[in-house]
Amino acid sequence: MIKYPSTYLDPTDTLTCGQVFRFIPYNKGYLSFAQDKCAYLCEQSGYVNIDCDDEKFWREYFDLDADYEGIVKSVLSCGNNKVVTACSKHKGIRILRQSRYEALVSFVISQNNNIPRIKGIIERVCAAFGEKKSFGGVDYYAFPKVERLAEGDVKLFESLGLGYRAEYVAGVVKSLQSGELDLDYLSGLSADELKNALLKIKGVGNKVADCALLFGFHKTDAFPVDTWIEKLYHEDFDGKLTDRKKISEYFVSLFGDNAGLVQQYLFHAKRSGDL
DNA sequence: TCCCAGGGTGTGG
DNA sequence: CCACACCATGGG
Repeated sequence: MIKYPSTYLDPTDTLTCGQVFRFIPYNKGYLSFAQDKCAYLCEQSGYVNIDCDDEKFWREYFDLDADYEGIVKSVLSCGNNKVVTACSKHKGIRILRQSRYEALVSFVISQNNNIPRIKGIIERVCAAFGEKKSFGGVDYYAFPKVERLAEGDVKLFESLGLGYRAEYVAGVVKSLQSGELDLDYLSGLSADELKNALLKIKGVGNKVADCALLFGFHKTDAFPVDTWIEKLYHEDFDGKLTDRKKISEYFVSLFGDNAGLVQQYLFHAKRSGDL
C-alpha cells in the first residue's frame, strides 16, 4: 500500500483528464490499469491510498518523486487568468509515466474520436488480445503484448470498432514487432529526431506525436493541440493563430518544460466547463 | 439529418 | 506551400 498526500495527486483529475483511457470508478475510488498491472486508488482524509502488487511500478507511473508543489507554484505565477484558474481547480493532475508503446497505440486510436468511445475500443482490444489477469478478486485484461497485437489483421481491428484507424494500428504494431520501429531506440534520440521519427509513422501526425511524446516519452514540453485546445485558444485566449502547430509553439514558448502539464490543466478545465 | 469527437492522409492547386 | 475531401463510428 502506498500512501501519498492528495494535494498534488487527485485520482479523479489525474485519471479523467484525458491522458489515459484505462481506468474505471470502483467503490469509493478507481481501478487504474497500465500495461499488465492494476492498482486501486482511494482518497481519504488528505491522502491517496494506492493498493497494488508492485509499488515500485506504480510510484514511477504516478511520478511520485516529482516536485509538483514547485511546478504548480511556478505555473500559478505566470499571471494568466485562465491558466491560474485551470491550475487552481485541477492541481491534482499529474502527468503519468505511461508505456511508450501503450501510449502510442492508444493515441493513434484517439484521432478524430471521442474519449468514451476511445475507452471502449481500447477495452475491447485488451479483451481480444490481452492476457487475463486478476487483482483483489477483480478480473481484467492486460494491454496486449506487441506479439499478440501484431497477429491482429485490419478486419479484426475493424470489428473492434477502430474504423479507418484499423490499418494505422495494424501497421504500427507490425513495424514494432518486426523491429523496424523501436521505441526504446527512439527514446535515446534528440527531441527533434524523436519527433521526426514519430511523424514518419502512418497515422501519426503532429497532435498524436505530441501526445506520444508527452504521455509515452514524458517529454513535458510537448503541447498537443486538439479541437478542445484550439477552441479554448480562440475563446479564452483571444488567439489569432489558426495553424495548430503554431498554437502549440505559442504555448511552449510561454511555459517551456511545464507546457504539457499546463495543457492538461487547460484541456481538463475546458471540458469540465471551468473556463 | 447534420455535427462533433484528444486528426491524418492524399490530392490538386 | 495551401486548401479540401475523405476517412468509420456512435452520441447528441
